[in-house]
Amino acid sequence: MSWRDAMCGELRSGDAGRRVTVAGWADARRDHGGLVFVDLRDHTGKIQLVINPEHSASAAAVAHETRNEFVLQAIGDVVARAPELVNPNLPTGEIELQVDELRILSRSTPLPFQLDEENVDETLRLRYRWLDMRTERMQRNLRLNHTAISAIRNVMDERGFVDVWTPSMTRGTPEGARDFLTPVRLQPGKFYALAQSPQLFKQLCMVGGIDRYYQIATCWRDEDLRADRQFEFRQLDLEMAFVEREDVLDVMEACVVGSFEAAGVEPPQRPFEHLSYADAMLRYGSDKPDLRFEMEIQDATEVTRDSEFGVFKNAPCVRYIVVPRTFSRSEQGRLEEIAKEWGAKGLANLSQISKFLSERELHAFGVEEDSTALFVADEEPVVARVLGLLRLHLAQELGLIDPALDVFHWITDFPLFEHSEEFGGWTFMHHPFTAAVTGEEERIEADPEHVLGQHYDLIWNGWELGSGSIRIHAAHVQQAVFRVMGMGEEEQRDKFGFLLDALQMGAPPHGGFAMGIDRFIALLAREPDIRQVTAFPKIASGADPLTGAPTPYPNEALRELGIKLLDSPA
RNA sequence: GGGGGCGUAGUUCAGUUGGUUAGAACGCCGGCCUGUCACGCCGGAGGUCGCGGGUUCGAGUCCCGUCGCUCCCGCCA
Repeated sequence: MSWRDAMCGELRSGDAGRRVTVAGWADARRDHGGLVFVDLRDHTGKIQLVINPEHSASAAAVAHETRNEFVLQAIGDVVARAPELVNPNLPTGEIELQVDELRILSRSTPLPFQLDEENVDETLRLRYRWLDMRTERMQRNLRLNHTAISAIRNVMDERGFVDVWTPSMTRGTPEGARDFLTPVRLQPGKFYALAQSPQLFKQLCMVGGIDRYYQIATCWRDEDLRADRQFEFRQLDLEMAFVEREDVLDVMEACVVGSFEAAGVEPPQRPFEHLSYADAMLRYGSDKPDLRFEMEIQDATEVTRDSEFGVFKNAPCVRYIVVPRTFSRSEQGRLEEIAKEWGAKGLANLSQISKFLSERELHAFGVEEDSTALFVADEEPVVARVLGLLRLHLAQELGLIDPALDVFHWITDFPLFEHSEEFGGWTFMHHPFTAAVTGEEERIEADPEHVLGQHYDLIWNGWELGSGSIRIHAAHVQQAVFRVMGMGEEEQRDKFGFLLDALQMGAPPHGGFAMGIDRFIALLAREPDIRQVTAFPKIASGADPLTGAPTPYPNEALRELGIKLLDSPA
């Protein structure tokens, strides 16, 4: 005997007359004393069970005993409802199940929260995730995960990509994000790092002739958790040999469009637009700008160079945004406060400083009646960052973003290096394996500040979905990059000897991409964070409310690993 | 490391300028009910107002500390 031979939500009027066995959860019970109705739910939907004591006294007895979320099995006939009894709000509303036999397969205590309540505290939902998963929202999201990843695997298959498994336990990445460490019992005092990405392994696959590699790879990074960040996450990781940038972008766009189509969502237009890093920083103050609205940043540095207004005159960079409304004095004060929290020295409102400005300046800014120009004057990076954040903040606050829009674009032409405030020298912008723009290799060491890399980021509505690059495939070029970063010959050999060896043994030109799958699916599901599309996520403190992990370990276990805690936890 | 928000029945929330016995809805328990569909009606149980301290005649409410959750900045090759 099988537990069921029909799914609750799939029965229709055409099934009338069928005798079926269904099983699922009691979603609601309406007990009329004699007649009892039970909505039975499985992941396909709900069907109304009718239990009539005149039809089956035993089923009625069981029905009276039934409570919410009991697991039930019902056997009976699908019958058409009389016209006046049809429920137009239910796909199965034209029929119901006349129950002969009703069995309780499993009971349930009252639930810690109601499944139809939409604003349940998230930690509570995660503590009882198995209940939360029964909701339509979580069912939809987890199934969308599967749908999107299947679509991506189809694109990969069609294009000849090979799924190669790479190790999770690997050598630590110098710099970059913080590593999760795994002590090794057989080698006390030494650690594996959990992979931050399969980056080097996939490049080695190219040297190994795999030609088209991909993987839905789990990656680990020990940084603070956010709406779009968990300790562990998955990326669509791919690498291709003998390709140019456009080949990689084409594959990625196909994955995006394929996922949209599989999910039944109108896909974005291809090809996606390109925006240079320099333009993005200048016009939007961000390397992942949200392009669903305008409000571009304007540069005033030239105009204000000889300003009478000291703040402008003395600043290396002056820029502003024009907001399509006016602000009260207190609103203006609040905005300035926010700007200061982000690192600005102040936030100038044109209408308040206009008396200090020349005709020429006022003319150049030419702001319309019901608008406000907000200025930041400071070092260029501060100005860009603060105005970029302010632009986003105001757009959200003033409702300037059309939630129906989906804007995808590429950011390109990143500098290869950026100045590191931490180390005082040069550090890579993307990762140290990114190739310079063709013909610029000579300048890597000669002029590191101005070398552009063949690096590209994919942005969706202001979320960085992922990034990729054409890689360095010559050892001597790779070594030049390492030298710019201040890495001597010995350190290079120690940390990246295997890579340098590989690059000297017939490494083909290659490039690839890594896209955060969880971010992608969260956006595709219209969810505000990746926890909503992750089966068992962790909370912001880094804990798992379901299992209670992480937990302390007894000293004996630690001793075996060669580990001694500094302070014994109280 | 820094800044903002939140914490009151099982859940979601309300709680006035500090003032009697802290409320509502849903859920839960009991009773009635043969066409409901988030069934309805009647009754009931359920609270250390996160925790600790302080101010006060009196604190859910004000102050300090602490814990938890959350968003953001830093950080995230």
